[in-house]
Parts: sequence; C-alpha cells; structure tokens
Amino acid sequence: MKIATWNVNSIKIRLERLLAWLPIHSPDVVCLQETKSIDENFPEDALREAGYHTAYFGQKTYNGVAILSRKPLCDVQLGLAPALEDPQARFVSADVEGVRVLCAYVPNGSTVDSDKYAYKQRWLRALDAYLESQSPDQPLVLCGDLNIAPDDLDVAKVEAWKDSVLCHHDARQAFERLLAWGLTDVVRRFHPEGGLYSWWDYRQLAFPKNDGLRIDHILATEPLAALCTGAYVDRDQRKGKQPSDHAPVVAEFNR
DNA sequence: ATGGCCAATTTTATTGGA
Repeated sequence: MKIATWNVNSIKIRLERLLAWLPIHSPDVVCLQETKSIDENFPEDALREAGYHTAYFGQKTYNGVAILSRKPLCDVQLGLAPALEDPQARFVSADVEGVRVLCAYVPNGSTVDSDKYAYKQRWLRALDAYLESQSPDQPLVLCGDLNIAPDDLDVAKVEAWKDSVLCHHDARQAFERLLAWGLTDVVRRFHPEGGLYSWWDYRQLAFPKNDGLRIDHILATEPLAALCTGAYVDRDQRKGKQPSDHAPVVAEFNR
C-alpha cells in the first residue's frame, strides 16, 4: 500500500498536474490539503475516471482537505468535532482496508505572538484529543501539512527560520506529543540524516536555492510503520510550470 | 537545469499563505 500526502495549493489550478502525477506513482491513498474549493466544485468525476474514490471537506477560498483512494472509503468523518468546533475545513478521516487515514491541514500560525498561533496550538491540542479516541495498536496513518519542521535537520537555513512558527518550540513539542502517543515519522526513519524538504517559498528563488523545510508528514502507528519499506519526497513536483509550493511525500507499506 | 510569489476574491487591489 502506497500512501501519499500533498498540499496542492488549489485543486482547481493543480488538477492537471495531479492527474499526470497519479499514474507515475499509482498511490493507493492520497491525502490533499489546501484544495481551496467548495464541495460542489470538487473534481470528483475527473478523479473517479482516474480510478479514485474521494472524500472531501472544503470551504470557500481557504483550507480544504480531501482523501483519494483506489479502494472504497468507509466511515468518513469531517472535522475534529467534538474535540474542536472548527469553522475551518482542515481535517478529514476515513477507513481504507482496515487502515484509519487522517488527513490534516494544521494552521500555519502566522507569527508566534498572533491570535493565529494560539489557534494553531489549540488545533494541535484538539488533534491530540482526537488521537486519544483511537488506538496506537491499530493501523493508523496521520498525513498532511502539519506546518511543523520537527527538527533543525528539517530546515535548510536554520538561522533564518529559527524564530518562525514552523520551528517554534511549542510547535515542535506538539509534534513530539504525536510521536509520544505512538506515531512514527516514517520519512525520518528512512532518512535520519535529514536534508529532505517538502516546502519551498514561491518567493526569493527559494527552490533553486533549496531554502526548504520539511513540514508535510506521514506518521504511522507501529503496526503500519513496521511494514514501511520506504518513504521520500517527490521533489520533481516542485519543478516546472505552475507547481504547488509543496512537494508530495510518499511512503510505501508492505501490506 | 529547479529561476526573481501565487491563488482566490473582495478582481485593476486585498488577503493569507509559510
């Protein structure tokens, strides 16, 4: 089972690229973030023709998440309620062949002293509460743009980013709580040396300079993580015409 | 080559992203 996560930064603008990308990897499950589409406009038909069932939770202009799956999606849940009554569409979960798949778009947080950062912290606490309703002994995968670079190994220019909301101590602690609950960072497991990034700013030639951060993640409970045979970032998708500012992250499981 | 923001909406500016 191959599982991917990709912040597409508008499903409308990225649909052509997404449809071209799917056959390259033939992922079984794809978690998408920042679809920026109301549900009526979600390209369900085009994705069905590409061979995917879809579960989506969108809103106007901002946010929006979706799960694509070759196999049917069961028990679809939209949002983090009752842990959080969130007016923003940032979370969708579903079962795929006995695996609970969680797709999250964690708030960015803007600046450390902003209300948005308080919301990010609150949101991450609600994610903890959601996980408490699940078991780390069952196959579960948390995918998404977590807007956290968990370690300096995940930041190309550490000094330039040390005060950002992506690297802040509280955000990194929230990531550690996910690991403490029972999740494994499978990309870290296969690349302990670091230096893999999943996001590069559109501005200031960040990608050619490789001024990147790893903020998109695939975290799996041990029953699933133990079966992981590889995990990587598909950097090629940041190249070329009209890329998202995020590249897809992919993990393969022998099940 | 991987190239100097991008996408949606409020649309000829503004807002949010990270």
